[in-house]
Amino acid sequence: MTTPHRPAPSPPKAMRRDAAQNRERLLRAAWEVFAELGPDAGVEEIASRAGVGMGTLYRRFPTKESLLAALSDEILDSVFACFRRAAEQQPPDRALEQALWDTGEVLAAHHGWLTRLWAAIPPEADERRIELLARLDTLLTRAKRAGEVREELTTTDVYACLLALRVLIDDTEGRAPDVWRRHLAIVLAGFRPAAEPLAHPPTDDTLIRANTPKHHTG
Amino acid sequence: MTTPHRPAPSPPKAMRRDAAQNRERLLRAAWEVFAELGPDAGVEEIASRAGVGMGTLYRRFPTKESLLAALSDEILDSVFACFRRAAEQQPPDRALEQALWDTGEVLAAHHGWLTRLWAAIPPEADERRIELLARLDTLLTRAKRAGEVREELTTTDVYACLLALRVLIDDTEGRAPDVWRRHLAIVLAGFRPAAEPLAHPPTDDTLIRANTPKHHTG
DNA sequence: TCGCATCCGGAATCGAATCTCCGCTTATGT
DNA sequence: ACATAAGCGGAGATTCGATTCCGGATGCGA
Repeated sequence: MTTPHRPAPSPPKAMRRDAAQNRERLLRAAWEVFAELGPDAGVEEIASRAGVGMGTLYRRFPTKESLLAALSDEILDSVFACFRRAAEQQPPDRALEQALWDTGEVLAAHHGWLTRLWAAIPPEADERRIELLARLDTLLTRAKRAGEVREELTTTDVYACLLALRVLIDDTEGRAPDVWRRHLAIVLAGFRPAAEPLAHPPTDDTLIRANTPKHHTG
Repeated sequence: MTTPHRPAPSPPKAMRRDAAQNRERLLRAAWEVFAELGPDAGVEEIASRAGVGMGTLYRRFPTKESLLAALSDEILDSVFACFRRAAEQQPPDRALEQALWDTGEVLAAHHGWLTRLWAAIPPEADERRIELLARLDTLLTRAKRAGEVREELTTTDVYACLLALRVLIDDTEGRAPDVWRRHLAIVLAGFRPAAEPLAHPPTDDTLIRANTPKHHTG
């Protein structure tokens, strides 16, 4: 309960200088290695690239997962920074849009293993997810108040947009760097108030079931 | 080159009856097990659930991956069926939309391991990807001709929409089954012709770089 | 029914990746 | 400079799941 959730850079009792340095080196190496070899790269490569032994790696990060978690934490910091900056520096009617574009750019720097990185956010980090949603909510509310987006939009809709961006960036940035940008542009167009309400899914699903592969427990 | 790409249900020389039956059982069990335990379920579970030994499994599907590939192949069949049906049974102005909704429903039947399933589509199946794009293109062209969607839309935009649906369905269906439906509704709204052109991403990226985690090879 | 090519079961093998252990080294405070 | 707690390296134990192997069973054509 009272356990600090993430190994902060300066926890209760200071680390020895070399230990702190090695921690830094490991994180740097991890970014590098994962970016280069993908999320399935072995920890050994990271240790050697950081110039330290396995023992050191495992003393700083008790599991590979916790290493990933430390990285995803830094990403979250960046994303939060985007939101904060957009909220502070943009007029209320532009802030949401700007925040989404910026977030896209931040994520784009890590395409190829974003999904894995995201998955490493530990469940204990719920507070951060909640904070994320809260910030999205603020931005959304302001945009609504400014009449820039439809009233029916929910925070979840915006969050879903982020999830969509995540994959598109992960899968296509590099090969086709404008795919996610176009998708975001389209979604933003869909966000805007318009004469026509959002479409409903067709409810005629008898046809649909007929289409599901036969080997499947309904 | 001339190698048949996927192990068809009725290949050149017929299998012994029991062999064919076991193949079927294995596929059925695989659907079940993956749906239940997720894509990391061991092959042993599949064999035992199918009531056959490991030897049998590996004679029919030389690798775990090829088993996954057979499943993803069936999904692709379902998706194609959606497209065909939409093209045949809907007026040209509605076909694209209907195809996307139906595809969503088909994918929704496999939430939780869709991404993994998708990843198993072997690179040799390029033809099928191409066919997929071709069909999307046809639907899109018709929709444009009917004035239902913006002229600027590309086939890639629609494909991106499918990729987005895939994650949303995979991640949220079950917990929040309307997330992907709302996203699709929003995207479809964004597809429609409108007075305002699609937004451009802001080009001021100096701010953005300042926001990237420091450990990172620019 | 007989012969045999094909197929079956499942224990043993292989391989890869994580994580542990322990004797040696080094930063730090006095 | 010394004592000591903290940190280090890296070989190898451990684990876990995919794949192979082969003696025995079985469908099928003659």
